[in-house]
Amino acid sequence: MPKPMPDFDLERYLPYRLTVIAERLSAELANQYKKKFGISVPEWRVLLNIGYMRDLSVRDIERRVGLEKSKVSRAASRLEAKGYLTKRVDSSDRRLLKLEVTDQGRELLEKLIPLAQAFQIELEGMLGDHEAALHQALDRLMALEK
Amino acid sequence: MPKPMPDFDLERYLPYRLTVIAERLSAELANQYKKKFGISVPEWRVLLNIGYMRDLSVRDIERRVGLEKSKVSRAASRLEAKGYLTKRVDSSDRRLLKLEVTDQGRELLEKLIPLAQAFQIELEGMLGDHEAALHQALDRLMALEK
DNA sequence: AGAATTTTATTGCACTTGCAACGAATATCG
DNA sequence: CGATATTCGTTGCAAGTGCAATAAAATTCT
Repeated sequence: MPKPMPDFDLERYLPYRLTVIAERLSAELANQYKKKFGISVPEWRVLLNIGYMRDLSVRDIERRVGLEKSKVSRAASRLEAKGYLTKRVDSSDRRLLKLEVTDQGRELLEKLIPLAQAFQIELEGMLGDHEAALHQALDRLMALEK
Repeated sequence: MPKPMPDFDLERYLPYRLTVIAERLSAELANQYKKKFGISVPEWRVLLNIGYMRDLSVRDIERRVGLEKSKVSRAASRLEAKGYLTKRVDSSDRRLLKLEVTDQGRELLEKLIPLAQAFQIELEGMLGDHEAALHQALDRLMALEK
């Protein structure tokens, strides 16, 4: 007989399950963003953050959004090349690069955000009263020691 | 005053939140797998599947695991090069490639699975009685129309 | 103050990824 | 049966990624 293998239920394996669902949800919007506006997911995250918070540096975004600094740096450069943000060296700490959204960037955000909100509402509709429980469970998982 | 922007709460935005958590959970084990055994996440998923199911083709795995076929194909080739699986052309449909785990592949799985199980148990401990609610909520989200 | 350490952002490089194109095998249709 | 369409797996290519190395600036320490 074949070697005994330990039981393993991939369908219930949390890292796998969360990854699959996250990919599905992200792919949904990411494709729209890419096709319609030429914006990738890292770019969207950076743009959103500088749209809502002032004087963010690359490092700030890395911390806030959980995006690797090289990813932030390149996303910022692409956004700059497209005219959606500007870089300005911080005068009090010249290592820091303050990222500032341009008017053009704001206009783009005003198109992107309603799409994201509509999607969120759709998801909340699917969850119904499970939403609160989901967020509670996710809070627990976020406590994982890095 | 600045232009009015629609409110948007990134912290509660589900595609974002799930992605961040999924990345954190996966990174945890993925690093161990990579460093200790030289196995990437796609390779681990393919290996696990052929370890538990017989006569799987590339397409079967693509469907089961939600991995793109080129990703499956390359992961399978890498696993083959390392001696963890073999490819065999299906005799009744010669387009299909049946993937079969080798003894060496089973030995590797016997090392990898306990790590995954221990991690799952740790996560379940963090979740406590929130676990059932989490799976229910994820079930809802899986119903998203592709 | 000066030397050593730390922090910040970028970049080089090897590797991975996604997507389209492709060839081979099979299925479908007239 | 023969032509067309579909399915399966691989591969080419451009783009993205992670990580280590780097340069510049600031901080710490003696």
